[in-house]
Amino acid sequence: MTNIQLTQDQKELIERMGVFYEQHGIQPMEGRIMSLLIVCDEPELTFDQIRELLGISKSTTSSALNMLMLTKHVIYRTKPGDRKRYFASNIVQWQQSFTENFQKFFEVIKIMKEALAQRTSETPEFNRQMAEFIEFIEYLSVEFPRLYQEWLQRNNEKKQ
Amino acid sequence: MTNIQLTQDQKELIERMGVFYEQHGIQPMEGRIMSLLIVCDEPELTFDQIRELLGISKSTTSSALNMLMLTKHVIYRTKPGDRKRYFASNIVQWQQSFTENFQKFFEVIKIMKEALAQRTSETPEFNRQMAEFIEFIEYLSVEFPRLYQEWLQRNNEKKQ
DNA sequence: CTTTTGGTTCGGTATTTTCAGAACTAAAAG
DNA sequence: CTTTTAGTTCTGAAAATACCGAACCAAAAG
Repeated sequence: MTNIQLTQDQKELIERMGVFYEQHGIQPMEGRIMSLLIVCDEPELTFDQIRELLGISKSTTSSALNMLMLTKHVIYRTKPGDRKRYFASNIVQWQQSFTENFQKFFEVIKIMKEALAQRTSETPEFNRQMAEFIEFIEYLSVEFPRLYQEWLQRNNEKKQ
Repeated sequence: MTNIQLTQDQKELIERMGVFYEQHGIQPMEGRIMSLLIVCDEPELTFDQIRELLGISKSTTSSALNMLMLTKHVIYRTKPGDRKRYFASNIVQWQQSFTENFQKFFEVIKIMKEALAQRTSETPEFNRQMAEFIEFIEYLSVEFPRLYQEWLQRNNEKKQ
């Protein structure tokens, strides 16, 4: 039995954030767990605290947490002499996983190139536009990581 | 009855691209239609050609095409003295819709700021990391459109 | 060895999503 | 006015998904 309680405001915010995540392709319960870990005053929660605060079953908690760890949205740490895991939102590493996601997205060019290669040469305008799009994505896949590096540097300077 | 035929290779490519789209949150059939419009030698297809080439019903074709037009993934034009609509992939505008999607994503900061504002001040490290993440997204939402503008300009210069 | 803790795995149900088919419609053609 | 064309809308079935509860398991505590 956890002694943590959520205020009405927190509960509402969790639902609203959950909807946002859902609209971006994340499962409802996974979205709620992520939101909980950001909204809740405690920066870390155990399996059972999550389960009780959201009022869900162990199986749902288990599979959602495992998926969230697979997708790097959630991390956990352990404490000496304590068998429980303490789960936390991975905002710390979000910048990185954010850029990793971009990289993954840029894979679209592979299939696009394949499609372009097998196209008839009788539609030059269409093919030119496809080539241009491929170039754009390639441009981004170079420029975007640079943007990230610049931000890192700028942020480091600020700290000193 | 359409006289267009797809090769085995084209069919396979359509399925593979379809899966890719599906993994990025697009409905299976919508993904297949988009792929078809890119893979097929004809840069434009009619309602009925799409329906026949994919072997799907009119209702499915109708709702999928309407959704794809709503999301700006597909456009159509008409021809004088012809009641049919000729559908095409909107790769021309993809660069733009791509960047528009980014803008929409950046809305995450609104909810994040709200969540940060209501947090306890007793977790300074956690709050600092959240603030840093928000700053990062704000940085991107400024820098990314600039990147896009630069590409547009570079591309225009190349054409002249 | 037995019990408790901190989960995982399995099987089933309820909900949601995806699609087909039939009935419908508005505009053009005959 | 009737028929054809080019779709749209509605209903329902099938498939996929999300979730629960119960059984299970491995490590630690008693």
